Amino acid sequence: MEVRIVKRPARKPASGRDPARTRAAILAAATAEFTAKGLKGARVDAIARRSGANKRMIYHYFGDKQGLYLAVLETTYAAIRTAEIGLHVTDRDPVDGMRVLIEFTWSYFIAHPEFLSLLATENLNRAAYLKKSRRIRDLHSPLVGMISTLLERGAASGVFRKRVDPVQLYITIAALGFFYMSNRHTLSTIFGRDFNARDELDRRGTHIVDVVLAYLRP
Amino acid sequence: MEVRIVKRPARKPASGRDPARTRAAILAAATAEFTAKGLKGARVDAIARRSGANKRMIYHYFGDKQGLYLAVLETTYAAIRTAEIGLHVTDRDPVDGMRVLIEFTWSYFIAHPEFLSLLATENLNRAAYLKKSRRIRDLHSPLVGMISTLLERGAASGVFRKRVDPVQLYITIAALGFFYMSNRHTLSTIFGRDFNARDELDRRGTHIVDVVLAYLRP
Amino acid sequence: MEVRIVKRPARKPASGRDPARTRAAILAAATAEFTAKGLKGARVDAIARRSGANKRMIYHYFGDKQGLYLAVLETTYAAIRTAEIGLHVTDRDPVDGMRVLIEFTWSYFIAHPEFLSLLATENLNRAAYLKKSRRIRDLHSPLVGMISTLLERGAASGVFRKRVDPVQLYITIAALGFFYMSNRHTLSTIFGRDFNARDELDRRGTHIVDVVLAYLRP
Amino acid sequence: MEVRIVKRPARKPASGRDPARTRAAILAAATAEFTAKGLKGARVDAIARRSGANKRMIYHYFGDKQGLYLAVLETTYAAIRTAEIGLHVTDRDPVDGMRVLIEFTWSYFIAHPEFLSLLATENLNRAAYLKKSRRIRDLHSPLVGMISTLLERGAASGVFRKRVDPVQLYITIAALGFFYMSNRHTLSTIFGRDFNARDELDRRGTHIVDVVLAYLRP
DNA sequence: CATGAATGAGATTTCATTCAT
DNA sequence: TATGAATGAAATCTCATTCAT
Repeated sequence: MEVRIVKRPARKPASGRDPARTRAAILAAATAEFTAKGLKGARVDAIARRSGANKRMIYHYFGDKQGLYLAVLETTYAAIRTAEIGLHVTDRDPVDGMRVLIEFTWSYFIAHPEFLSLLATENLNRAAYLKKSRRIRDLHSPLVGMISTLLERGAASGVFRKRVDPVQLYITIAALGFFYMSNRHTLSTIFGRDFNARDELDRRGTHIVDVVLAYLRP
Repeated sequence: MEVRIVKRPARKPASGRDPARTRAAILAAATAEFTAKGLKGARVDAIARRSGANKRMIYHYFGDKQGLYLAVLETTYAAIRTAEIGLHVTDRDPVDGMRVLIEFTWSYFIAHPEFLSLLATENLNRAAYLKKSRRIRDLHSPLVGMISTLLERGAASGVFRKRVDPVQLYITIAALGFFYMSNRHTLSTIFGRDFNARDELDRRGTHIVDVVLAYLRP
Repeated sequence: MEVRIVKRPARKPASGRDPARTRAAILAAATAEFTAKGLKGARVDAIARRSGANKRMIYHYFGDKQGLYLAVLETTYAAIRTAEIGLHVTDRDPVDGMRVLIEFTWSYFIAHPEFLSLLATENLNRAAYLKKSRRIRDLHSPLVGMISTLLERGAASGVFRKRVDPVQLYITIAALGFFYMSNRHTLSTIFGRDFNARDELDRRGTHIVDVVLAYLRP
Repeated sequence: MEVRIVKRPARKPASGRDPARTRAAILAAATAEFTAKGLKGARVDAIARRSGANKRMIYHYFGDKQGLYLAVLETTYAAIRTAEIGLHVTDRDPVDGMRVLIEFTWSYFIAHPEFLSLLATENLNRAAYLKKSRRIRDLHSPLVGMISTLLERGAASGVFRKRVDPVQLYITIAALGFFYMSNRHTLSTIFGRDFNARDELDRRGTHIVDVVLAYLRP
């Protein structure tokens, strides 16, 4: 036995002893890491380093690597669905509301590469993790609801074609932007053109709106 | 010159002394494994087992895991581009030719999940491997050429709108099918509907043709 | 400030939670292994076993096998240069100081076969690893400085010949002992005589002093 | 069964069906490979490639990798000993004969890095292979004989000191050149000077002669 | 005598997770 | 709540040697 004088640090370290902050830092670091490397490619060590948190904390808050991944996935999905609701597209006339939704979707994909990347990763995994999530299903009825409303009003007023499946249409709206952005690296390589350049992105946005509205025209 | 009697085995054993066959078996097994598990998730051991070849042969023929992956990627790209050329769409009238191309693309994505999966994997990797490939760029000019021809003829005869960018259009044709198929697992989960079912696939095919032709109408 | 009771273990176990000791144990084991087997011949597994550490720790502390090798090399070089400084040869008269340096060098080579072996290994490798080291160059100016001082003083007082290159002389001092020790196995074999025997070593020591001082005589 | 026409090559391939040539090509390639990479680092595949011979031939002529290494070692040793005999130093007066031997030794080391490298490798191995060689011992008595003769005559005529051990002296002559050349990579690195440069090599040659003759002076 | 595809054993390296403090 | 050293299992890759032709 021995008596020793121990100096305790005057100030808390950045991520120390603040549960909420530690958890958020881990989640942010994990999102970046899973986005960049995929599920298998991501390193728990790297997430710990990036977040400034101790590795043990990851296991404390999220159980294991897969639990952390699922938390990232749910958080990321929730973000876009929440933003969509904030558009209040049903306050607008059908054509205008639809245009706002299309443009929002496109610009969201540009601004949030992590959403694209995580979805690609999850689909490579046959949605195994997403299927375990309770919260996910409920997140999507508002989206379907708002598209249905726009389509019905547009059909009634004669500006949209009739009998359009809202889910099918949403998939088309998403597809036109998602594929372009998620595959921009291979597309740029095979076609020898920089699809990430600002003016190419703008052209694509215009094209997407044109395609969807051309289809909806009765 | 010399006449010699050669005994030909009734059936070559899978792991026999037949380099071409060994190489092809490894490539096939690797395609399946990378498709199912991604680049990081794929196991060299599993590929060796599936192919019936000795693990050492993988390194002999392809250098390392990444070299094998690149070979798989090139082979997979070459397959779809070769099949497209075989369509001879420019032998048809513009609308018909375009419809054949759209339907082919869609059915190819259904029949070749490995193409979708490998592209998703490669994009998660920012096309790092594809960029190293010499063969890839050349593979794509015929595709752009055939779409350009159809668009020009259609515009000249008044059945298509003018000044459509052929690459932009191809991305749209691919996007409408690619996103649906590659993301069918998450889409089925979030919308609670089986997008892999036969009738859903047929409906999507019809929808894609409708969307593209509606857009092209002048 | 805080007073705390800390239990200190009577003796730390070899593989305990003591980073400094683990690192040192790995370094010691690696020195022995690289000395005995060379860079390629050394086994990471063997180093782990000899050190009592987990193999994973080697990668934790030293990056990879080559990083470990470089650490061994730097440590080994630092040891002899530090010991040389401790001789304080410039506190002596020139002839005496020179004799002390020669005898020290010879006895160091006898006592430290790892130094000889690692240098031979590194030279087979064309000093590829040493060139990457930052610390190495600085380690050697004191040595050159002390030899220069002795030579200048000796030349001034007429006991040494003039214009002797201190680096050339050091190489000669080292060569006479290094070659004998490092090549003692082949020399013993080809000349049929045990050059590792105590009296042979003593004779060589005397010879080396004779040779160097004979050369320095004006 | 199947009848097939097989074309037999009109000309022999470079290394085909010529046993002596094949064997020599393998030996030359092996010398280069063992020199550059050491025993463990050398690759049997690389030797086969460099020699243009089939890998199986290596096993046919030399048994295994170690047998090949021993053959290289013996051949290399025989070359220098044969060249020394060709000097006929005992036809000269003692000082001149000694100078010729010293200068030959130094220039041989410069011209034959494979000798230095193989000896270093073999000593790292504690001469394990050399000890197995029958031919080696006999190769060295002429060398000792010629030095003894020079020393005796020089002592008798008063130009050399008495009672010099010829083997001890040979080790010194070899050491002064061998260490410089074999360690030139690390020496250049630690002293920041290119010891491989032509003028440095010349200076060293002069120095070696000076040192040895200064020692021999009575 | 000659070929080069194939093999099995073993090497280095990676990684999620746990443990002692 | 927090730390980061330590671990075991498994991954990728290497290599001398043999085998079928």
